[in-house]
Amino acid sequence: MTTPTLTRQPRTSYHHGNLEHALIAAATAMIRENGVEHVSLRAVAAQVGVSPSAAYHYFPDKDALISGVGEALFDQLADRQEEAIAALTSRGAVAARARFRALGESYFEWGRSETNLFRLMFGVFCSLDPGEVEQKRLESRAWVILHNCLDDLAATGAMDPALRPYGEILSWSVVHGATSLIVEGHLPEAAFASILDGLELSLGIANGKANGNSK
Amino acid sequence: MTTPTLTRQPRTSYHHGNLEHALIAAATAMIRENGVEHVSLRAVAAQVGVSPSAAYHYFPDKDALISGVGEALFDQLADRQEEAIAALTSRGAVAARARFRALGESYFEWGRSETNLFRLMFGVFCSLDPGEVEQKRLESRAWVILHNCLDDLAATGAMDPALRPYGEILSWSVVHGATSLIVEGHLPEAAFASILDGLELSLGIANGKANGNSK
DNA sequence: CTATTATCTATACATTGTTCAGATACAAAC
DNA sequence: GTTTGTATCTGAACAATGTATAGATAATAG
Repeated sequence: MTTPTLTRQPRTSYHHGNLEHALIAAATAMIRENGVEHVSLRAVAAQVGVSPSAAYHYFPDKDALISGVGEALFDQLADRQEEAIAALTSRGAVAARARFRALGESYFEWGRSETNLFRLMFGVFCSLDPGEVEQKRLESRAWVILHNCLDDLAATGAMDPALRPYGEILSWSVVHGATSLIVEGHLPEAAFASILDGLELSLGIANGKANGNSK
Repeated sequence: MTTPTLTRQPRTSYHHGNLEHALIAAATAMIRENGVEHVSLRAVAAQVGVSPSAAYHYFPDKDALISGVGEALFDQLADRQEEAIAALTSRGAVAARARFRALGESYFEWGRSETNLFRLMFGVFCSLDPGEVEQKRLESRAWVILHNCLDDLAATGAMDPALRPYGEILSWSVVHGATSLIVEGHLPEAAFASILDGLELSLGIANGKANGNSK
């Protein structure tokens, strides 16, 4: 909103260099600020300093551009999760609990601070076909991170073994559902901490409020 | 897609009668079929048999029309939930468990069969301001239904009392998150039953697989 | 019957996604 | 180094969209 920028940004060379990447980067920035529904192909092209038609050399249509943005975002989210885990200092059985907590919190924090990008990732534009679900999911970095964390919890006996098979799908559903509902204003922001508490309690992970950042 | 209908539908009287309602109804039908991102104000007006400008007498802009559609949908979802509960025949302590299960399943079934409407309800267009969250939530019929069900579960001792405070937010997050992820293709459809099993188990509701539709 | 008012229409405008013929610059061949 | 070829980008055009404005129409009140 602050920068309409419908006038084309000047450019030195005729060939752009890496237009595909530049288009995705510009589109990401604009979606991040104004939401996916208020982004125009023309504005993205103008920002990059290119004619609207040029985009069609790399993407069949606008939807493809936006999908391209979405795919890259899943990696960004996984980066955040790994950073959050790397920042932890605890060791041993406590570590697994802290990691579990950190995973949920970083997921929520991503949704809270990057709401427009979060909406894009889990909206129509990034919707997967039923065929590729199983494969994509198991390949996804975020899934692997969660999976390993739950394995550690189970190995150190810090989790109800009967619930282990439900670990990934249950945790992901809780954290994603809470984030979505809060982000869209159907639950208050403060509810997230409670929900995480409840999840840990119900999985038999944390005893009481003893969680996280102790050494 | 099947019916473009950009030509205006004929009308008998000059005044439509209840144009506001008719516009919402037509918009709902078109969103239901083609998704909110492929619905045009002009097409909705044409379907009702009215000029595009006529809509601006009842809605300040297109977004307001769509928001109007969304609000009505929350009632439709609550209707489905109440129907699902009313269809149950069990009594006593078993009834509370069966009701809990039915609530989750009807929520998911709504998302699965009415995906485009589900996306609208929990998307940007129906996003609430932080101020009105608490009030709207406690007023919402779906919340009350869930709340009562959990009270019954707690009263009959069919639920871990320590988890009761987390009941609503945890259940809603799980069911909503699972529905969202499945609907957008990030989890397979078959996962929902497992997730519900896991939720019941973790809340201490069902012992093993003994759930639901027993008398 | 007349005047008032709510309701709807016609027209216009800027912006959008998309197409297509052609211009431009780089790379390889001679 | 010149020529040829090819990938890349431009320009103008099109239909469709959301929306504003001025005016037409019909229901209602006096």
